Amino acid sequence: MEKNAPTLCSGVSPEIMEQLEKCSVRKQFKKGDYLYRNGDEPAGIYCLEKGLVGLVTVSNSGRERLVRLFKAGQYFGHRSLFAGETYHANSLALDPVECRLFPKADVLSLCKKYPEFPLGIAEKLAKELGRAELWLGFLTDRQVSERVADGLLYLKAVHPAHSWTRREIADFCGTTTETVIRTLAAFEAEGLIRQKGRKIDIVQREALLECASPH
Amino acid sequence: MEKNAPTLCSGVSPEIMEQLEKCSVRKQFKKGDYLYRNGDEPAGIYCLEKGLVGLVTVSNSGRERLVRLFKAGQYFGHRSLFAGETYHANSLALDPVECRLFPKADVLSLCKKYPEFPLGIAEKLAKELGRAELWLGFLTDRQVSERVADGLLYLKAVHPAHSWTRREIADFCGTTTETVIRTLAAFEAEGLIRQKGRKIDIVQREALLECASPH
DNA sequence: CCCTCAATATGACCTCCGTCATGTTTCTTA
DNA sequence: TAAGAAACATGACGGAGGTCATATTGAGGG
Repeated sequence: MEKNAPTLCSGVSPEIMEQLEKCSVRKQFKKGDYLYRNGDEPAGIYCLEKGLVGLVTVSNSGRERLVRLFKAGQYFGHRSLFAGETYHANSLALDPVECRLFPKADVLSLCKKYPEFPLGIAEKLAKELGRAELWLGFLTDRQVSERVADGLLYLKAVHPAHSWTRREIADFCGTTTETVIRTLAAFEAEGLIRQKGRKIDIVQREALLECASPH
Repeated sequence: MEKNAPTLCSGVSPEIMEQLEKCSVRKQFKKGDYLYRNGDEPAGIYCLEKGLVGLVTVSNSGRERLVRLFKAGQYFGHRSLFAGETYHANSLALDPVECRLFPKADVLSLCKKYPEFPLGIAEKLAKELGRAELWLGFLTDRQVSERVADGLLYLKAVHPAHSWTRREIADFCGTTTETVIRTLAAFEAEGLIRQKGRKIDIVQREALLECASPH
């Protein structure tokens, strides 16, 4: 498998990709930059080649929630485009980002030509919806400590190289920075993880999993 | 506009609908019946002609969460089909249900023929994903009373005729029956709603809205 | 190598709301 | 219409976790 070969989705043939390549625009963002913001008109589909992007909703109380993540090889910005809505969240570079933008007009015209393209988009959206709805139930059912255990495992799995801050973990798990800090301290006391400086190492993966989904 | 004319989605022409009609199977369910269950293989796409269907996730602690709703004229069961996954939730008849089932094989073959079909599916999935992710943030940000205010307005808007139980409201808002009962009692004391028997009437919609999204 | 600022850490406090127990009302159906 | 089962209601209790205040640590820039 070729490194960083940009693939939009399973249903998209190399032929389509080739056509898209031609009209794509390269973009770069520093860590902390926004690729787009809540309310903006969708520009097209982004394909992430390097880095890490987080989709962040902001409530009217100002609290931020990390609702979706994209790593190298994945694409994003497709939801708003296909919903025919403006962006419903901010797109934040959690690490330095290099990506391509496939302009809206080109994406839509390709949709008409290749039926397997929207089919692939539908597949991705369907999987994301399933994940969101399962997590939605988890958020209100489980204690914060269980959510942090589960969230930590997930975040580490998505991007092991990223240095996840307590704030990011809190925003993902639907809690506060302080509570994450206390929870991690408890995990460390039990020997489940180890913290040195800002780094978090998972020591007992199995025990942490058990902590995330007790019977 | 014709009453109850089954429309799969905006992008689906009458021509496609006609083809689907031919291979559809009529089904009926009593209130409380499950149309399908978590883990089942997707059978096709359901089109709801009468009644109300709730999508219910069950956590391993046994708690139920109402994650999506379908009323007459809407279709469902599409997520699992297009994700290529088994159902991730139970499909529950909240009222007596009459529906059609468009078998999987026919749906998929139509997808290949009509590119605008998967495009319409993608649009619906994208909108549902947006709603889910916004609600996800709301669930962890806001007090239960705000969620109940918001949830009550939403549920009433989706299906005013349905007699929403305190349990259903709780499952939707991510809380317990007792807390919903107490919250509704408080709303009634403030004159925002009126309860007679099991019926809930919204008296001051604006005030309730303000209660749902305070500044 | 400082200097600065964000990230991490810890304590005190308090309230929201989940849990359990118990009782009442309302609907259904036999 | 009586009976049984849901749904609704209310009280008491306690703990999880949010908030605020205040250090301390560590990372990156000049």
